[in-house]
Amino acid sequence: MRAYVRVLKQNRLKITPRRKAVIGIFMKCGLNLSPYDVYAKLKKKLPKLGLPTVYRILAELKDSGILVQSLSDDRLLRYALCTLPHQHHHHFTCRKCNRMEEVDFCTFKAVSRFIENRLNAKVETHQLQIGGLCSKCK
Amino acid sequence: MRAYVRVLKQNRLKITPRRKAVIGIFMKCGLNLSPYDVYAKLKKKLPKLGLPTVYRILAELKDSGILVQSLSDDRLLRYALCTLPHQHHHHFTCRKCNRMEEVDFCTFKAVSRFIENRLNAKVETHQLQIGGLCSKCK
DNA sequence: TCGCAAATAGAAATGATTTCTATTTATACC
DNA sequence: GGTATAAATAGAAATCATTTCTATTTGCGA
Repeated sequence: MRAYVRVLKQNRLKITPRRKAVIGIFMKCGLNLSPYDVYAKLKKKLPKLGLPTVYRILAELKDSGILVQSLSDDRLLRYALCTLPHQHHHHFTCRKCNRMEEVDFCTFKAVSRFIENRLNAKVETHQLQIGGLCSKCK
Repeated sequence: MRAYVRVLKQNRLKITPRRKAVIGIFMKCGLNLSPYDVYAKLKKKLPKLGLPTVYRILAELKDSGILVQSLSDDRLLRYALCTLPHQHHHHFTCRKCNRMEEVDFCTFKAVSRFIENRLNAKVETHQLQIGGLCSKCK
């Protein structure tokens, strides 16, 4: 949490109970969560919390690099803690428990070369979504 | 178009002017399109066309394997023609003109082995989104 | 050609996300 | 520690993509 507070300060964001609570939920869960998931988990402790506040905080934390946004089949907003913020990596998501784990191994260079040759295109970005069952759910 | 009509019949879908028009738009464009994109392109020729009809037809064509659904950063529904329906492949999307091209080359096996060893997880699915500039937009 | 199930239009509902405004709060400065 | 101020928040309301519903129309098998 100490490190995240530092990042908030670097980004000129005030250290509010809401922001710390949102980060805390992600630290505790290790899952990728929708805004409503976060809202529901915090509602007991913070009964006056509003859903728009959750949306805004999640966007700020993403802009600060604390969270990453993940694309999912349901096309809802989803976020997860990012512990490798400055390193290229991908994410594995468990389809059962929604746990998200980082994968710092990538073979995309060969694909990129293939595309640039075959299609005569310029490859700039790639995102890989990996799904399956985590060690606990297997 | 002949081939697509056959697929519609195989799936017990009637050959209606709307369905043929939707397929025609994708054949002409080679882009990935949102339901509203399709609606806007057809509205001149078919002034009585309704947006819910477009949504339904797109879902049917996807279920028949004629279209693929693609995840995009804006989290809107997007579809594109799929010309390799029974073969594992990925898609390259141009960020400028939105053209979508198929890439039948994949190096995911190594990543999958890495994850199964490192995380002790079972990998079931993967989706790769590749962005950049196509040959025309470069 | 005819009858019927499938397809469609148009209106309305749904539900995630964003915007707006008045109030509260963290913090820089004394 | 107190205070001023800009940032943060709650709650209501708006927005907008998508889906549902119902009455009408249409493709196509018999």
